[in-house]
Order: sequence, then C-alpha cells, then structure tokens
Amino acid sequence: MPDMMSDTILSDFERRELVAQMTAEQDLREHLQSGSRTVYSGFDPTADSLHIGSLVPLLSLRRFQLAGHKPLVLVGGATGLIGDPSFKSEERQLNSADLVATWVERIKVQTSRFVDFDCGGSAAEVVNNLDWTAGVGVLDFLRDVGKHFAVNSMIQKESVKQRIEREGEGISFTEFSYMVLQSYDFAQLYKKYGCTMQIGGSDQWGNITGGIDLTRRMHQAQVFGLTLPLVTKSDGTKFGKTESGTVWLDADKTSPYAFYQFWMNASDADVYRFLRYFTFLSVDEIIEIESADASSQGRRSAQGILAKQVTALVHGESGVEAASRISEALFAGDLAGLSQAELEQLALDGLPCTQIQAGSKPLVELLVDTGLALTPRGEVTVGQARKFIQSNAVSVNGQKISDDQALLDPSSAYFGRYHLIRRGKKLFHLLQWP
RNA sequence: GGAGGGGUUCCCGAGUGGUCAAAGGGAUCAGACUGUAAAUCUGACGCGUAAGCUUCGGUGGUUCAAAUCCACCUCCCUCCA
Repeated sequence: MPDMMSDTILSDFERRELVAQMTAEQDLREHLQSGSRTVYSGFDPTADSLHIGSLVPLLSLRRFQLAGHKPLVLVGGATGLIGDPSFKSEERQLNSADLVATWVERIKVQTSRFVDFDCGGSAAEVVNNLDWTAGVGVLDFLRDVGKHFAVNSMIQKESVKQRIEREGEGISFTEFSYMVLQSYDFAQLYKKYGCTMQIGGSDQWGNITGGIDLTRRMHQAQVFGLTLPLVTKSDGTKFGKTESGTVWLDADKTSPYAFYQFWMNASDADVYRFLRYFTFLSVDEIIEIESADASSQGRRSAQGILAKQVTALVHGESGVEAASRISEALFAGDLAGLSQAELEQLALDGLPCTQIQAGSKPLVELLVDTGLALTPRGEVTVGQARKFIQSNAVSVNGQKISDDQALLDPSSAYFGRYHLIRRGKKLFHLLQWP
C-alpha cells in the first residue's frame, strides 16, 4: 500500500539527487513515514505556459503522490500579480490582472496532467491563492499577517540580498512583499487542507522557510520544506533553452517533436542525471542503462529513453509516436523512401512546415521565409542564407546544395509537392507546393 | 561639494587622427570528425551579391579624414570632504 512506500520517498529523492535543502530532516522523515501527508508546490503564471523548468517540482509532486501523499498544485493567481523577486536581478514589469487570469486558467489545465485527481485519499487538487487573498483587506493583512514578519530578517534573505545591496537596482515594496504572500499561502493551506509540506526550486528556500515560520506563529504548527536542485548542464549553459528559445510544455508553443529533440540532444554528461530528475524510472533501472551504455560502442541509448519518457509525460503516447516518427524519418531513415502519406503526416506531427506559392523560388529566399537563415544574433537575413549555402550547411531532399543561386520548383519536389530542407545537422523544414 | 578614472560591436576587452567594421578572448552559428553527445580542428560572426551603407554613451564642432581632437550633456566607478 502507498503508506508502506512513504518511508522510501525521501531516500528515493536523495538517490535521484533531487534534494537541495530540507528543513528538520529527522522530523520530516518521521512525519512522512507516519502517515499520508499533504504536499504543495506553487506555480506562478508568468506566461501563457509553463516551461520545462517547472517539470522538476511538478514531477516531484507526482512522486509524493505515488508514495501515498496528497499533492496540491497551487497556481499563483495572486502571487503572479506581484512577481517573485527571488534571485532576479531586476524589478519586473507587472502584468494586467486580466492577462494573469487567463494564464492561470491555462496553467491549471497544464499542471493537471501530472497528478492524479481520482485516487481516493491522496487525490490531487488544484488551488489558486487568489481565492484566499483577493478578499483580505489591507489593514487586516498588515495587522494579522504582516505583524509576524521582521523586516530585519526579510532583508537578510539571500534571495533578495543582491537587489537590496547592489547599487542602481533596488526592489519595490511590491516585490519585497512577495515573500509575505507566499508565506501566507502556506499558512492558509495548512489551515484549510492540513498541508504540512512545501516543495519548490532551490531559489524558493527563502519563501518556503518564511511560510514555515508564519505557520508556526499563526497556527502553532510544525510544517516542512524541501527544495529541489537547480537543473544545470555540464557545459555551463542555461538549461531549457534551444536555438529557437525556451522549451515550453504547451504543444502549441513547442511541438512534441521539438520537445522530443530537446531531450535527444542531452549530452552524455547530463543524460543520466536528467533521467533521475525527469522520469519515473527507478534509480536501479537508470544505473543499469548507464552501465549498459558504458560497455557498448556508439550512440548511447539514454537520450532516446529520456526523450520518450519525458515526451510521454508531457504530450502523451500520441506525442511520443508523432515525435519519434519524425525523428526516425529525418535522422535515421531514408528521405526518398517516405511515402506521400508519410510526408503529410510529418507536417501534422509538428515538423515546421511552410506553404509555397506556385512557380519557382530562389533557395536563398526560401531559407529566409522559413526562418532557417537565422544568424547567431537571432536575425533572419539573406546574407546568412547565402553563408549557410556556401558553407555546405543546406540540403534539399537529402541533396547538399552549394550553389547560392539555386532555384527550387515543384519539378524537383517529392510527389511534385514536398521539399524537405535541412539546415545544419538538426534543423528541418518542410515546404509544400500547391 | 572637490579630485581623478571611465562608457567600444551579444559579453569581456584592445584601440588615442587615416592602413578601423575596429586586435584578442568568450559566447553563438556552420563545416570536418563522430553517435542528433563531448573534445578537437577549420570557417563565419553590423547590413548588403556588390558598389556601398550604418556602428564605438548623446549632441554639436574642428579636419580632406575622427572610436580617436574640442565643447556641452548624460551615466558609471574610485578617492577626498
């Protein structure tokens, strides 16, 4: 039964290297072992979708649920209006209340696929902190909640220190009060749901401990916190970005194919750690994969497993199928062997695709139209298109093109309709003639 | 308030009248090698096919010619009060 498993949840987190910090370790261990607990993690609406940075806490909630605890997904309808200053180097622009409200709805839907809402006592719930903050009067808030916070200790928090100390930056009262709001969430969730644990990224440590203190003061209760590590890459670059930007969880913003490819491209030095962070494979299975890879020649199997697992979690089995179908065709298969139906399927599966007017068109222009002629500084220019062609980076339907004067017309297309342009090693674009 | 130093292309950082679209490094992108990995090597790296055009905090000036000289403005740093 789930409760039997809960004594291993913390050690599983440890083996996965998923623990950055935790409060009162002994007490927490005992607390989790002695019953089904309610655990929450918050997600602020700062865009119309979450990105893969939110995946670690989201999956961690699921891990707790699998261990028999009840997850609460908190969507920050209130905190999203304020803006978390933690480790942010500058004050951020406020978003309108209407906009944040629409984002809240989308993020509610998005987070919902990661936890189970129908499993009895440990069924998940989605909550919105706007529900318990919107109606609170300023004076009541200042008297009942604010009184428990010492500004002296708030300004000591590492998360806001640089903003306070660094010249020319500063922090508004609005952002400074963020911590109070998030702390109030924890206290409220304790009261309403008996929630006794909060998890979050390691940047949330200050906010989480704030909530623990407030809950003790307001409700004389001991609650706990655990932070998850910041996901890093071995080469020091920022995790979660690709040439074309942020990797979103929303299929309309990052296609399942692009999402799948992101994980396929994980470096060997990172991939086993990512398997621990982002999949539900047991640590033993992961170790097995690692040792099998180590003793075999050629490509590691880990990237493929990672891509399939994570894509399945975020986009479902159909997403995995579509993404791996495209990937197979483009990277392993024989382009000329694709049937017309398969080519059409590629477009449906999320391979970037552009409709072309009848007639013929210079390849250079097509590279610009499709956005493939992207310069290192993020612009699309004709000159860059030429450079790519001249440096042997462009192929059409599997043929390298080195003539920057080349024209394309339907006569050379597959089935008179399709050109598959490849720029560089990994970027593909499908052209469709009428 | 006084004294001095400084703002250069994505970042760091050279450059003090023409040979400067601007050294070098980093980042980024491409090519080669590989395994859609890493490392390494090669190339590109303001825009333009080119002629040429637009850049060196801002504005105005000196000059055949300025990132480089002058004036004013602005922002930053250090030291002294």
